[in-house]
Amino acid sequence: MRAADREDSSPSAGAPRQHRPSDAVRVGERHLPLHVVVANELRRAILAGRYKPGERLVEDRLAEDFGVSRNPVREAIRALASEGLVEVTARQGAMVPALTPGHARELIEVRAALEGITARLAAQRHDPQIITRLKAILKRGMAAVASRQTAQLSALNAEFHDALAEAGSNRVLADLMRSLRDRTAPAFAPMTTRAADKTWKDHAAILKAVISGNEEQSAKLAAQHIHNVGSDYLAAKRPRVKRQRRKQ
Amino acid sequence: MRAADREDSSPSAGAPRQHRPSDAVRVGERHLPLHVVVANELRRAILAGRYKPGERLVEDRLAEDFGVSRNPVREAIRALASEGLVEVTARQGAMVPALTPGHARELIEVRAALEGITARLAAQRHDPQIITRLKAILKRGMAAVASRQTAQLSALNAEFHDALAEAGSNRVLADLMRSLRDRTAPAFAPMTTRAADKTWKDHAAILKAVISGNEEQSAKLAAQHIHNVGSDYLAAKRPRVKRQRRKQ
DNA sequence: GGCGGCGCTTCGGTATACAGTATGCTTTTC
DNA sequence: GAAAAGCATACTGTATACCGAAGCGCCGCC
Repeated sequence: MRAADREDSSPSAGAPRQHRPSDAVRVGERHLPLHVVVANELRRAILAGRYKPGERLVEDRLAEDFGVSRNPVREAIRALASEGLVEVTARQGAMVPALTPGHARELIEVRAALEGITARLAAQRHDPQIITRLKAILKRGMAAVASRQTAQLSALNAEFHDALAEAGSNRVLADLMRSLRDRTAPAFAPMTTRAADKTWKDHAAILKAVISGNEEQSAKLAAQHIHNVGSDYLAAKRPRVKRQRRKQ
Repeated sequence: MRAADREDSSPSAGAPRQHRPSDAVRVGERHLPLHVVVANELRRAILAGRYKPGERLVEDRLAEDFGVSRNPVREAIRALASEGLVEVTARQGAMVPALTPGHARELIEVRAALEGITARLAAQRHDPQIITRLKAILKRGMAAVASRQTAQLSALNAEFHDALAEAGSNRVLADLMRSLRDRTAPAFAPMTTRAADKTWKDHAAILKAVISGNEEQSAKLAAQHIHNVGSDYLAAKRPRVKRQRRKQ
């Protein structure tokens, strides 16, 4: 999916024209095709866990739920499939894929590398405006950790990484990163307070390196951050044979 | 698009079943959905340059050309759009995007990083079977360069990078790489004999590093290779102000 | 009680229709 | 004669209806 299709894309992007009342609502640009709306809604639902892994996404049912015809639903499903958020099998339909350890490992490997170059680019470009924003997000994240508001942390984490991607000012990279972040969301979302604390300390270190313009350090810390969180997730998933009898 | 949707994916991937005559045609597994076929055909056409940048992809016309209805065409277009091979604007339809220097720079930046970790992984995993294949491809590439058969070089280049991706044994990474390779194809395809020579010398060096298991060196060489070819492309595109009056 | 058949569900695809929107051409107006 | 308005046309977005094929599960039969 193109980045411009996301609902949260800036509405004030266009160049200002002359002789145009400033309060004119540029409605023509706003309304998105239904398949995009459906895709966004579905994505949100899947990321929020409202569709569990393994759950089937039946076109007819979704069409009815959303109050649209099957066509936009199909296109939405295809779009999410190409993002890796749903898995469609020919003539069997779509379902939410489970994140297997092997797949998670692959995703994390790639994401770590990309997060690394993102941080490197951010350090290189060194945009003061975005750095200010990053600082603000960091502050809010730290506060959320301190006050144990784990509910917000997922969103704040996404915000931080998004801003970092923007700082890298590489559209291709930012798009890829967002897709990878979505797909690894289960691995990065549910965490202990300890883990959340670690995450935001990592973020702070990354930002510090970016601010100081240390490209090498930024890249290393960002990549390491992803590897760390990923390893924790994988470790938590792995059966601990010493402590617990294996079942099944 | 999922890797499994490509026509060239191994047809013998599924586990063999018992009690099945060996000559039975498993038509159920074989026939791909039309939208996938159309997408593959379209991709091939675009990469082969049969659709020029800026050319519009009108659904009705394509549907007629392929002898299918509009639905599969739309789905194919959407799939290619999410690969970045076509660009669709709401209510305006799809067209083949031109590769702008800025965009090329972004793609190359990302691709270099990913090619780097691919090579690193290949060096790490060190699969002798794939290394044998890489050697064979390298040999054919060198021969093609020596005998000035530039026509084959594009395909051989794709083959080399594909095999390298397979050696990395990371499906997510391989999929991303293929998509990026497709999108940067214009930058990597038309080259002088000199450039082709350089490319395959790079390949040889990368393979040597991979064989020796030197991860750091492999990653560095692979990333550098992409940057080199990319820079050449960008330099060729940039107007040479000293030699030539700027137009427009 | 296992197995084969049968029907239901769902997907993939076709055809058709129509409203909304973009675009290019033409005409009008000053 | 150029800008504005009007108009025709081309396409997209969406809905609807329908068909065939493939999977899935139940049920009854041996």
